Amino acid sequence: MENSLNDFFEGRSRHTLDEKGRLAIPARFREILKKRGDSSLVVTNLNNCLVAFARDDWKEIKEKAVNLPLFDSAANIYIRYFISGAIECSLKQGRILVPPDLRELAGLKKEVVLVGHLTRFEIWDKAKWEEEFERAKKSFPDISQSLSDLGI
Amino acid sequence: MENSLNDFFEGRSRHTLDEKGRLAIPARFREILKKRGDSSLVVTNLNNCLVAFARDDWKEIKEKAVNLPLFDSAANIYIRYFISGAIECSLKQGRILVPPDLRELAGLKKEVVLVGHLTRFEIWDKAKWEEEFERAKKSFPDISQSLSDLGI
DNA sequence: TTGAAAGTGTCATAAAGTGGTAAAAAGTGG
DNA sequence: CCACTTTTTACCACTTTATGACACTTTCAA
Repeated sequence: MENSLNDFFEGRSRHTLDEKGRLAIPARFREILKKRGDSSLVVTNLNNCLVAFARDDWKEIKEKAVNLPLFDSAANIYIRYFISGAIECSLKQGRILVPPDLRELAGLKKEVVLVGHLTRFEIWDKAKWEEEFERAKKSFPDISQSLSDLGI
Repeated sequence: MENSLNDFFEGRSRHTLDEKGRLAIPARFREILKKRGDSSLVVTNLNNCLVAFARDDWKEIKEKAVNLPLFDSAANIYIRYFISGAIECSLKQGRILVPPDLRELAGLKKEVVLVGHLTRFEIWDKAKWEEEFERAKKSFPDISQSLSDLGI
């Protein structure tokens, strides 16, 4: 399935996490989600935040991970850290329920920021996001070489 | 689609942001926008201001960003800082709604200046724009070498 | 100086997001 | 296997935000 260039998670949104761990997904992300397959998100942990993929996109990541060698150390680290956290969160009335352990890992309090990364989006605690944003802003001038190496 | 040399965002305009965050786009920019594709702008944050692109122009930037490696640090900085802010703002009655987080990042108050950068335009808070303009004015004499390196 | 176009502000309606309660489901311990 | 506790879900009401319609004001050009 090929997505058009417009079917991406874009922009940032602020939301509140209620005491039950429910998180509203912004309407424009829900649209994208539909276009990208169905309405289920797969959420896992990343450095100081969570990442959410459309289910079909996650499938591709999973497929690659399936065939990794059993005893390769990097492969095992990758699976333990990144793959194993993944859990499918289906949308109920425009919201997902973020499981407690993921909430804890990402340090999610009440205020949360969703950050569009095109093929996926990140879920940040607001305070942590602000730190991270500042960090990114500061180092932005220093990464021009790396970016040009990446073709940008 | 090749744009003629006249299809550029040119000149500066002053506008007011209303309490809902709506911003009028000057008629001549709207013309350009039509010529450059359709009537949707993509707005994102830059250092102390916002930048707006015609949707098709933004698409090119996006295309490159889509295929960046998932775990590359420079790539993530780039996406978090620059790409993730980008949100499509469609024109409603000649105005766009600037999302709250972008408004905050650029420190937009009531008075706003739009600054044509040919292929795009910048959105500045008036006070910040005036500072920046002075800064540019002062350092203008010092950049001649850099300019000639750039072929100007 | 007058008319048309552009820009601004206000109000009404619609849509999106939030919070609470109650029922259902899942998990836990005897 | 049953009873109890906790978590999840559905439903609904409320609040906030976005949109559309429209009128008023300003600007620019004839």
